[in-house]
Amino acid sequence: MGLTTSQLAQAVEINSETLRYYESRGLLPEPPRNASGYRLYPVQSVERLRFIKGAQALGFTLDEIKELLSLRANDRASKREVREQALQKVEQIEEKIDALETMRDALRHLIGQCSGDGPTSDCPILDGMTTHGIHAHSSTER
Amino acid sequence: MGLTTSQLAQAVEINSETLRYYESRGLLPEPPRNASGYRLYPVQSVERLRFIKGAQALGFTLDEIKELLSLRANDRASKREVREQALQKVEQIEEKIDALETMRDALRHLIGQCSGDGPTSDCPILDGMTTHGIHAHSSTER
DNA sequence: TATAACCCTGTAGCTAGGTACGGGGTCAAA
DNA sequence: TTTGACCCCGTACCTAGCTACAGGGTTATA
Repeated sequence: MGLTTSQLAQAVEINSETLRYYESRGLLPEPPRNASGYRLYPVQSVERLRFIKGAQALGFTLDEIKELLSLRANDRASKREVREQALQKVEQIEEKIDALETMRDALRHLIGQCSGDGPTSDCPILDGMTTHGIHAHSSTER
Repeated sequence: MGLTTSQLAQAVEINSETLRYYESRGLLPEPPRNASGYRLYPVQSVERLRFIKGAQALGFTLDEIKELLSLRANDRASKREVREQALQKVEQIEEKIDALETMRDALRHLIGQCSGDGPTSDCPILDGMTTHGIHAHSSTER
């Protein structure tokens, strides 16, 4: 009893090759096989894959998801550890947002200087590229 | 006369292999060679590479930068075309920002429900992963 | 029984933007 | 003349996360 590769793949709307890939990455445990060597996944795999997809949607990488899955499976693990991971992820996301906002603002600034017509020989946007360097953020260091 | 590969690479703080890579990608024109087949870049290459770096910092891909470079070189091209590209890039960036903010907010929401201590068996963050689906902005759906 | 629709494996390819390596040629100084 | 620092080329490798393919076995149905 259990789901075949294609059944599971369909159930969670994922490519069946991806299931094998997750198995090789250690995200999905090796499922039992039938007499012909076909994988037969337990129904819990559906939930596990939903977890993976959900965590991905929240920005976690597959390696991080592996971590989360093991925290979930480990009954000596604390909620605090999960919380830590989540907080760290929020920070990473905010760094990305900041970087993107800096880009956007710099672009907007250049666009604002563009008269909008005429040849590109004196285009403030193109000129801005070379002089740019993106000097906006200088406060954050590492 | 001209800069050797390593001189140019040093001048713009870029790996010299990257110069070859840009050449193969069509971002850098093939430079003249000396008798031994060594590349000798004209000084303008420095400015061109600064342009590339600047455009990258503003979020443009190498293919887009190639486009921008040809707009710059084409004296029949209009500032409007550049402006269009820039506006489109701003839009793309904002889409990314929105997606990241959605992630961040969802994560924060889950973190806010976490008591912070105890085993992970009833962790709202972990539980949130599976039920998530990342419901964009509205609260009730699916 | 034939044929489609599955299943298996290992490996290669994709995106994006590089970086590294191996094997070989060139050139200037000590 | 022998280092050592360059230069050349083609190709492989890297991150991340898949996706596809070739070549073979199995199962369900007509």
